[in-house]
Amino acid sequence: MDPTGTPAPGTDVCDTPEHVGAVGHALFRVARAHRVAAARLLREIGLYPGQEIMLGHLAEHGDARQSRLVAELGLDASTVTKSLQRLERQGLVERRPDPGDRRVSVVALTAQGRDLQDRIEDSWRRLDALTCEGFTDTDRTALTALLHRLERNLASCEED
Amino acid sequence: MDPTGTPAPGTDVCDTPEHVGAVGHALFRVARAHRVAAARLLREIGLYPGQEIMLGHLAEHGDARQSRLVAELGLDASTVTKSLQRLERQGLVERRPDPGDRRVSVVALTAQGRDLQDRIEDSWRRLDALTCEGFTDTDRTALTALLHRLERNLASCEED
DNA sequence: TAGCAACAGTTGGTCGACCAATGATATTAT
DNA sequence: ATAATATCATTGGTCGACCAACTGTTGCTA
Repeated sequence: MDPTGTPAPGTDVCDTPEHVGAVGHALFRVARAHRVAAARLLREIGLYPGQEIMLGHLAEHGDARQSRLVAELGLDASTVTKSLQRLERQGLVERRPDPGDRRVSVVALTAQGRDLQDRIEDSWRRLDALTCEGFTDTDRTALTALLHRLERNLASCEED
Repeated sequence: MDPTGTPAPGTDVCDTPEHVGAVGHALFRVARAHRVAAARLLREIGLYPGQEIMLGHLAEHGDARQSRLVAELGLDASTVTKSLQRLERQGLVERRPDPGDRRVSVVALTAQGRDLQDRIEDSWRRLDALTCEGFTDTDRTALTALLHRLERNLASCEED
């Protein structure tokens, strides 16, 4: 109902009785659908959703110790460890001990991992195109801005 | 990565070269942060994120066979089965065989599950408030509309 | 009626994600 | 130097979510 617009400024979003947390619920559903769609695309290139983020980050920012990946991707350390173990098993990534600090291991893309990058970016492009079908540039800009604000709100409450 | 912001409304989102799938990536990050925040709130009432959706749905729509939950929540059947097993073990939900059709089992909230509903709704409200901090009603409306459009796009491509 | 397709749930496996606890190594304070 | 603390990564556990394969039922149809 009234999907595209004319939100009728008088209409209070919060009075839709169907859900108390309307935004949260919408976000939840969209995120799930998005993950499913991503999974289907990534499957074609033999990846699971989440792995492409790791590979993309490495391709873009170069080799990194795991703790950096943890910080920059905002993931739990154990998540990164296990994800990398799988990527390593698939031959897409390599972990070498840092000679300077024997605690750290440095992660690097293998040639095979690097080769995947084009297809990953293509998947991202297709997914975004599909997600934002019918969106004008203005819509996209608005959406991205709103999402960024949400992210900041959620991030700021994370440091309690 | 320009962590704090200055989203500078004029800035064209799509030309930031850092990410090919800007929308998808933003969505991914927001969704993850949102899930983390939800987890923290739900933890206070002894739930894991996702369970509250199930309980809320039952509270709102009444008893249901599992296949209905699958359809209406858009989840996989096995996800629902396992989630319900846990909720049942926690005494929040009850599953009784349908006398009319021996394949189906009907899911119902227990008294204990019903009692949780208020706190669940409170969590949702708090989470939404926290997520949308600083948002005007117009912002919320715009966001919800955009999310609904995304959902429709993603849903439509799901039936291939 | 016999047989087969469709439907309802379950189990087993994998992945992403988290938390908690642990073993190694570095850093720093004392 | 030694002890206390912090950091880096790993393991083990749980949950949500998926897919694939499987058991029972029900329904349809030949």
